[in-house]
Amino acid sequence: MSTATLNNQSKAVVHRWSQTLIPTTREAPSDAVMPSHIFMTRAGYIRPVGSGIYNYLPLAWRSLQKISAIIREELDAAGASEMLMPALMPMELYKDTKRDQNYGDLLFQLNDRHGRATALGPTHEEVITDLMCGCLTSYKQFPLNLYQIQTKFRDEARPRAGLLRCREFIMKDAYSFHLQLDGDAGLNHTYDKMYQAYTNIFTRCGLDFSPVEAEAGPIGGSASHEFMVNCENGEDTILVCPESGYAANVEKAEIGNRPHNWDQAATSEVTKHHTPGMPGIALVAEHLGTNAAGMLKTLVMRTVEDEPKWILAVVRGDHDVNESKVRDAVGASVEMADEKESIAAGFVIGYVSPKMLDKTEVTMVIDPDAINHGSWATGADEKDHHITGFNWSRDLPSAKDKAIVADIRNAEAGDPSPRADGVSLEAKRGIEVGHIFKLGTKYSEAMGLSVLNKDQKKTPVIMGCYGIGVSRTLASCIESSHDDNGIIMPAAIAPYHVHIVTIKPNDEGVLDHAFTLAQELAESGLDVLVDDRNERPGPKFKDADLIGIPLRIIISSKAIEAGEVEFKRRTDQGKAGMVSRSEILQTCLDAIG
RNA sequence: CGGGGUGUAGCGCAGUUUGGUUAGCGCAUCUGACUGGGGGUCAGAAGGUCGGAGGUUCAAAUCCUCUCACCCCGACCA
Repeated sequence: MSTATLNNQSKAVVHRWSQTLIPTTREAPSDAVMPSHIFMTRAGYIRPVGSGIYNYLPLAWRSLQKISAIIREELDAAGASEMLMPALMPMELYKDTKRDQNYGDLLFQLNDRHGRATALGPTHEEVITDLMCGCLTSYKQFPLNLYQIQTKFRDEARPRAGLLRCREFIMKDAYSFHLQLDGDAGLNHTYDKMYQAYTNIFTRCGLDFSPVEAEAGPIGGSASHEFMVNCENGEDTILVCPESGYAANVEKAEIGNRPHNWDQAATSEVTKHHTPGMPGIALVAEHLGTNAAGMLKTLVMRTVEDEPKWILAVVRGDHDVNESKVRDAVGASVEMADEKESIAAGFVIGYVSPKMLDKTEVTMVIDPDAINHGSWATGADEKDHHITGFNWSRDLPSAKDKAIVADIRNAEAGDPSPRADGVSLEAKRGIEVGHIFKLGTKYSEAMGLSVLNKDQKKTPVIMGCYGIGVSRTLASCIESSHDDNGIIMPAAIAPYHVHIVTIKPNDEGVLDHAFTLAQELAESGLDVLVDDRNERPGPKFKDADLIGIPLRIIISSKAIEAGEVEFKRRTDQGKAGMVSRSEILQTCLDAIG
């Protein structure tokens, strides 16, 4: 009783299986594919309502609350304050940042009874920036870091994998405000503190994760890191350098130095080929007697400026152009050019070759790997035609002077590491559970958030934002921690610490004994579930494995007579061991750590 | 948004090709008895707008048209 009464946050929790809702099933829904989805459904954690919409049943909700509690502790310790913003927001808020367009269909939109355009919040940069416009009036108020844990809505094109990609999900989002980048009050300091807080949070949740450099995406801003749970089934690809520890999302990963040489010997003449009706570079390559790596892919892009410029991005046929890298190479944001406009400007979309460099006003950026070969197949700048035998120095000598050579493609496993000579990048899969951004002044400038500084000068506010997918964290935990029999929950976020299984609960004293023990454990701060159902032992053990509570105590009349109980960790194989009744509390406390 | 697939009891499925008793099976559920250490046995019971609408027919789960929902792959995606 002592510890519990001293710190009033823990009230003894003992739940009876028979009086809560844990609808386990023997078989998984046929459409579930991912282990976390299958087991969370079978173990009675979640039930679907619609595509990407789930009920969180008591077990899931208890875990989510524990994850939330860890987040709160770490963020409060890092100097952030919790608040709550509405999920419902007027579309007008998005006007200045144009995210109603940038987010597009991802934004859930609705009209209220007056016909006012309204959205369900996918994230809250605009709401909080708008709030701060009215609250932040002095430089003395900085820095400030606010967060909320809330349901978010995104109309995903393809919800999938249970809780891993939902249309309605639980997220922690935090926003920090600064007047400078450096120093104790600066963005960089808070960013580092949040990075550390995230590391603490995911470590405490018992996850195997990696922080990686990331692309800022439509949120915008400069630096950005993602926290990835290492998991084969993950949607994201990350590239790591085994030597230097460099790790980055595939969208962001730099590629180490790749020498290039324009003066490759030509091995054949330029020949034109008729290649009608061949969708995809692989088909064309096959027809031309080569493969994708023997072709040049030339993408027509435009800069996003008041007076857009044409950009030709050239990569090897088997590589993918990375828009952000093109942006960095040309010094302006770029987007894929509109097909009609491109055609009007003379680009034969689908058959564009680098030779357009000499035919029109265009900036060409080229990846080194697209240079180092003497004989390329590429488009013929003519509908339904390709050429083979293209040689840079012979057929387009101007490229050497005019083209920008830069890393503009997505990195792949085997590419040289950008941080260690002679070392190759390795590919791993991950699930993104956290993402932090240095936003800079993107939102504050768009929405007019500024204050007077000490020198009475108007200064735009510098922002950071920091997200954690709370429901996704739970799913990713199960995704990486389960066996054939079910979930293996880490103690820190398990719905209960201890699962007491009663054998023959109708026998004299068994239930009483179970509840007395449960109460004792609970008063020492452990959360306890008692399986009091009048079931045979088999199904109860199966269910216990399935829901994955870390510690199991088995109570039977036999053991009671011997003054013992049986004790087993979820991770233990085989039969449970005997522990004397007087020592079981300490055994549990030690096991939970 | 493109491609593929599936909708029959709470869950998993058969039946649809070739229209024809009262739409079946396993698990789960309820009652009773026997049981009791890794998804029991026996006996009984309950549970269905066959996703929906329209059509063809003497007759539709089955054929036709439309539609809705869900899943998978891809595109997309803090």
